[in-house]
Amino acid sequence: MQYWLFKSEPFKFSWEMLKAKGAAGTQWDGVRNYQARNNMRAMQVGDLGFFYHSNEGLAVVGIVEVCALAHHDTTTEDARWECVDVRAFTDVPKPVTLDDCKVNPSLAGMVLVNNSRLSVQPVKPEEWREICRLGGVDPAP
DNA sequence: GCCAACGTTGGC
DNA sequence: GCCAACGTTGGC
Repeated sequence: MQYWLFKSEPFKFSWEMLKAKGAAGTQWDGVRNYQARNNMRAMQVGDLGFFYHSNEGLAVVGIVEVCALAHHDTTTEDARWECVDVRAFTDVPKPVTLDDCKVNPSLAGMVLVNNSRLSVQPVKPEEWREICRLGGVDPAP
């Protein structure tokens, strides 16, 4: 079981929109970056990830579950690009902001803080637990 | 809206 | 294989 973080601009695809997709979830399409794609290739069904609102909000607002392994991204003809499917897993009752991560010594090393342009990134177990704690979520399964 | 940081492209 | 030019992302 590994942990991840998915970024999305809320006016393009928000947490509310993912929740509206229900248990079937949706493909995390549109990623055109090799590092981000490779992270998705490494994902297993059942892996959990934070859902982060970029540009507006700048906070972790939800937790998603990977529900399908990486497969071709149907929004492009280009066979290089793949994506996983994700579905909403649970809300983060108290959204954890980018500022919260920056000022917290145990989170200051996060990819989110140090490589702001990577849209799908790994999260360390200790970072996962800390953000769950701050967000008021049971770090769970 | 600006701009820094980063990734990609393409000429050589 | 290098690197300048360009495009995109995302915080501010």
